[in-house]
Amino acid sequence: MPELPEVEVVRQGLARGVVGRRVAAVEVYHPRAVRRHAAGPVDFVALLQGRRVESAQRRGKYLWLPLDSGDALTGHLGMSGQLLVVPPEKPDETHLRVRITFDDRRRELRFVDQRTFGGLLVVAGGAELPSTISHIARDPLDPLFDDALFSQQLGAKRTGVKRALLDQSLISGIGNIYADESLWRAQLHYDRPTERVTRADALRLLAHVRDVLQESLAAGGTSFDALYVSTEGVSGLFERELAVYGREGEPCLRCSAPVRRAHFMNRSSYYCPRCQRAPRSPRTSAGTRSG
DNA sequence: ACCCACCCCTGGGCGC
DNA sequence: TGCGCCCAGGGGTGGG
Repeated sequence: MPELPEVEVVRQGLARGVVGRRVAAVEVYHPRAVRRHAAGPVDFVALLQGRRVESAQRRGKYLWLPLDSGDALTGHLGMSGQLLVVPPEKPDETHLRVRITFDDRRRELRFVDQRTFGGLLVVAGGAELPSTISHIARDPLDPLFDDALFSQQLGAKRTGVKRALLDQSLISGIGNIYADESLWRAQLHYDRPTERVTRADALRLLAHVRDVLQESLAAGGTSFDALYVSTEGVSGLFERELAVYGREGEPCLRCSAPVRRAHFMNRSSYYCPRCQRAPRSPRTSAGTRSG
C-alpha cells in the first residue's frame, strides 16, 4: 500500500517515537510477519532484546532501525502494513503481528498487517545499509541519487516507462499511484518504450516524480482508507490532490477528456487518453480491457 | 542477463 | 443473505 511519502511519514514517526529507547520485550504473534528472518522468530526476538534504537532510516519503501549492536531491525510495510507507536493500554489491533515494548514502559511499537505481505527482520551488521536491501536503488529524494545515471539506465532498458518507474532496482520509492501521477504530469503514456524516452523526457519525468512525492509528503501521504496511517494513526490528505489515480471516467484536470483505466501488470493504470498518447508500438500486448 | 507471469494474503464492494 | 468474483498502495521468485 504505502509508497515513498507514506513510508517517509512512518520513518519520521519512528524517529520521534522510538529512537533512543531500549527494547524490553518482543512478542511475535504471526510467524509470517518475520518469515524473512531466516533464523526464525526466537532468534529475531533474541537479537532485539536489550538493544537501543540508534536512528530511523529509509531507502525507497524499506525502513530500518540501526541498533547499538550494529544490527538493524528492518521492515517493509507491503500492501497493508502499519508501524504504530501507541500506549500499552490501547487495545490490540485485529491484525497485530509483532509487539515491541521498551524499558521505559511508555509507548510500544506495534507491527500491524492485514495481508502479511510486509514483515520485519533483524539484519546482522545492517546498521549502515541492510544487506537484504542492497539491491534497492537510491530513491529520488536521496541527495546522492544520480539523475544522469538514471537517465542512462532508463534508456538502456527494453521495457515500458511505467514498468521502469516501478523497478525498485532502477529507482526506488515509486508505486502505482505516484507512477501514474508522475506520468500524467510529464504527459507520457505508461507503455511508451524506454528506448523512445529521450534524455530530456527522462529528466523532466524525474522532476515531476520529485514534485509529486514531495507534495504528497507535505500532505502526510495518501490514505484511501484506514490501512495507511502514520505511527500515531493519522491519515494523509494527498488523495484530494490526485490528478488521475482512481479517477476513471472523471475529466482530466488539464484537457477535460475522461480519465481511462487500463489493466496493466495485473494492476490498473490511470491516464488521460488525450494528454498521454499511446505509443505506436506498445511494449505490452495486454490491452486496455476497461473495467 | 534480462523480463514477466505468478504467487503470497485478507477483506471490502458489487452483481447475481 | 450469501456466494463468487474482482479489486487493492507490495516484492520475491522461477521459468522463458
